[in-house]
Amino acid sequence: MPRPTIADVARTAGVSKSAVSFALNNRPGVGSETRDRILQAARELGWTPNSKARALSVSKALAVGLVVARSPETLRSDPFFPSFIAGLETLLSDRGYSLLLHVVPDSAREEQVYRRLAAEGRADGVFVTDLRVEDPRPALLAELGMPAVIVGPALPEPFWPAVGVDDAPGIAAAVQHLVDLGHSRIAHVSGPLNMVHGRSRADAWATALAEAGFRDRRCVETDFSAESGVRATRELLKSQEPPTAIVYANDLMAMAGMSWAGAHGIRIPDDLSITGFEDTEIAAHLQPALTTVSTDVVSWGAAAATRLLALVDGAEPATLELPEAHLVVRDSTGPAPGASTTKAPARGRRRT
Amino acid sequence: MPRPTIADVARTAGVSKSAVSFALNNRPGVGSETRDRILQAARELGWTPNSKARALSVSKALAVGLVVARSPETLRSDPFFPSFIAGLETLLSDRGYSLLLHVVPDSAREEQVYRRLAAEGRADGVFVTDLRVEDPRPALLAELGMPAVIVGPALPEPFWPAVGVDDAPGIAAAVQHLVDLGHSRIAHVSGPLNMVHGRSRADAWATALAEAGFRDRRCVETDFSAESGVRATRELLKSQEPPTAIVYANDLMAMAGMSWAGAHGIRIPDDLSITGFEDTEIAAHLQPALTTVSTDVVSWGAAAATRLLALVDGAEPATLELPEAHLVVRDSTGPAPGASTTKAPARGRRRT
DNA sequence: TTGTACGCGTTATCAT
DNA sequence: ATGATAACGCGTACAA
Repeated sequence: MPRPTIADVARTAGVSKSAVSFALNNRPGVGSETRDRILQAARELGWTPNSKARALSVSKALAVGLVVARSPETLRSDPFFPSFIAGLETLLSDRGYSLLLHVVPDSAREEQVYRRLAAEGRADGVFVTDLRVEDPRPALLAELGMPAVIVGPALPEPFWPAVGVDDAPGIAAAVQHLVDLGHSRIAHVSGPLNMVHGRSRADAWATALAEAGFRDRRCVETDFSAESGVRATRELLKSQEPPTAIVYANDLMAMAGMSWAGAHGIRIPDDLSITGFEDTEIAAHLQPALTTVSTDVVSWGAAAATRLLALVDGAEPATLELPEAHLVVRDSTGPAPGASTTKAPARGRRRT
Repeated sequence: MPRPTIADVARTAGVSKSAVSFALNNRPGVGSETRDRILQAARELGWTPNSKARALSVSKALAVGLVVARSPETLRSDPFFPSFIAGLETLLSDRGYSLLLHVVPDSAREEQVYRRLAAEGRADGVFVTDLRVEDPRPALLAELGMPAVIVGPALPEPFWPAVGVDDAPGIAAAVQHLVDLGHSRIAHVSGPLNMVHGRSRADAWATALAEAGFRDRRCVETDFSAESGVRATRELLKSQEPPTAIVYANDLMAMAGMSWAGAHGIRIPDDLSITGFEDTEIAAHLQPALTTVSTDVVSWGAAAATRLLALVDGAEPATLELPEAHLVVRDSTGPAPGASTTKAPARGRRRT
């Protein structure tokens, strides 16, 4: 038995197709008695809209796309996407939208996928993540006429609508926390500086140090991987006057760095303080538990979905309030070696 | 300028719509010269099939669904999905299929989503993950007439087509490795035993121990989270005659357990050997580096996609060969305390 | 409220 | 065999 169509509903209710359509979409043009009869018939027959027909008719795909250009290995260790997608979900499903997810290995394929989504009319809009500093995608999507929401820290030029938790306050709080603990040589292990979220964290670190009046600003750039985190840590700690604190751009590298340091007789936090970024599940269960920056990725996803759906509707994108990144102080940070300071750690931060 | 349709192509080529359709689908019924003319016209106009129209007309969604029922927190720390999805991707995109991803918080919503995908005709088939021991989903999907591929370890009753890397050989190798190192009290920290992949690993561990002739089989069940891993570790190590080795059902718990042990003066691997499961990126960079079981999740995804597309086509599902789970020996396993054995660690395993 | 054209690719029918 | 005509899938929108 094939799925009932509105024609079936119309027949059983004894009205026309169009009356059914109006009734089902709660639009004026049908009397309330007939409307009831129609809804009744629809319920009896178990009618559900056929999304294929609907999509063709309204010229919308009723789906939005998320294209992720990363190698499986890089993706594996990044806890961002699952949470982010969970955040998208409620908004999308309430609106009858689906998420098309494409995982591609490189940015050449990425472009192909965007072009295909546009050409085949499969998506009404897309999310853009992992924005690079001079990224061709905004222009490409503009050319394709595809509504897009950039997911990430706010861009310097708010030409394109970017939705993201602002990393800066979290990093600033981490640096301030370390300063309060008496540290003065606070290095940074950054992500790729050609990616907006790598750059944004590095900038926040540099700014915070500058404001604290420190000149020693050593930053080692990595690709966010555990291995590069280890390399950076080794490089920093083997230098002359090694830092007494390292601010890492993600938890993975912080963890890897912490392990390396531990294996080389460097005690944490006695000899070296460490902060991460992300607050992954394991962070609280490490030894010592990792002080890190936490962002609410789920509500971030919800905000991104809200914005994209507004764009798709052609509505005014409302300003979105996102919870800021905040510092979670645990045990991997402590007083600077030799510092007598026992000033209380940063004000009002939670300890989880 | 709206996208060109086959009507436009037909006009410029001076033929009928149907001729165009035949030509574009490489089907007989058009002369080779006309065919060339048509293809030429299509190319010039930059014609691309409109997936909405195509979907309606062939009564296929040209999309398959993946519904994941997990809390964002659980999902965050699981590296499985991103890699798995990357594995699906190539197969799907080559066939012009998209992946619809839905992340829902609980299994009630999960059922709703499946029903909606079916009722609205949004998906031609679905992947089912995290199968529970008495899972209602196979029956539900059968009722809905929705082709489905179960993703996970092979089921005892191969009634439903399950595609998955077999966990057992990996766990068996881990146990054997520990036995070779002289351990006799080898405990297991398992995942939920009502989930097929939790159960399957626990069974493999029990079987391997039984084959080795050991009676001491302590297993603590967890929910795969870091916190429950710590709890289980504490419980095991505080018992009388604590185990000298623990086989964890995932890396996250192994890591958490390792941290807890380290913080309580238990040296790894001198006092306690530990193995994980998954080979997450950080595993190799821990201190000591984690001995774990690695599975090729990407090719697993490819296999699942192959099977589902075959089902959607109504084709015979071919038997799929998947690489087995294998042990990666690192530094978190060593000779049992007091054991003189210096037998070489398991044969032919790679050391990464 | 109803009839009907429309969106767009596919396919069955029919004429050449 | 080749190719044109028309109907189909299903919900929406506009004229009547």
